[in-house]
Amino acid sequence: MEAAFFEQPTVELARALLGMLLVHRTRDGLAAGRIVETEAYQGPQDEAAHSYRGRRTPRTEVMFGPPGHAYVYFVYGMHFCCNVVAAPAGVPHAILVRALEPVVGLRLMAQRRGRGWPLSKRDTLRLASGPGRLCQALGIGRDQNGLSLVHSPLSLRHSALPFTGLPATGPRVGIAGSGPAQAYPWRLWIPAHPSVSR
DNA sequence: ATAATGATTGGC
DNA sequence: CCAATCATTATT
Repeated sequence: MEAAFFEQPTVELARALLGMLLVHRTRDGLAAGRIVETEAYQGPQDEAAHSYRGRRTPRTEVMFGPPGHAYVYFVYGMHFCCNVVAAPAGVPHAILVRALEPVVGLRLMAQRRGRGWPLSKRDTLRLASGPGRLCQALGIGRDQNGLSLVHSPLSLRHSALPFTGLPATGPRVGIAGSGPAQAYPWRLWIPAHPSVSR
């Protein structure tokens, strides 16, 4: 994974992430999943983005840094969400990773999610089907905020099974308000994949 | 200092 | 459909 990879335009990067592996290595072991769903958030002009109108706070700070780092935040008092910082330093874009197809460390993921083992094929595919679930399954939390996705225990890798087709696109999930941002088709996913959320 | 609210999930 | 649960943010 080269740093230059993250320099492409945000929605193109969101597309390029589909099929790639998100890997997290901890003391408990290795866990990884293939990215099957992403959402682009494009800074100042995007009212759905945390960085809308250039809002720069302790939480959003990493989005203003160089691309290729993790932006992890806590929501609803109980879940974490993991983003890939995009765009050049100073431009606060990020891509929310919304769902993974579990690939490595399935048992560890099930344990972290509080599920039994073994699981049915169907339940296994759902272990990381949502932004909060994926963070829990991979053990991603506050400590991973700001980590480099090139060189750190949390990394992105090209997959042996890249996604080469045309992604499905649609409006982003769970964003409030009623402005034009509601309709932007910046949610991308692998069509009909069983690990996609919702 | 206080109040409102969430880029969600799981249970009824 | 709705409650859980608390950090973050804006406001006083």
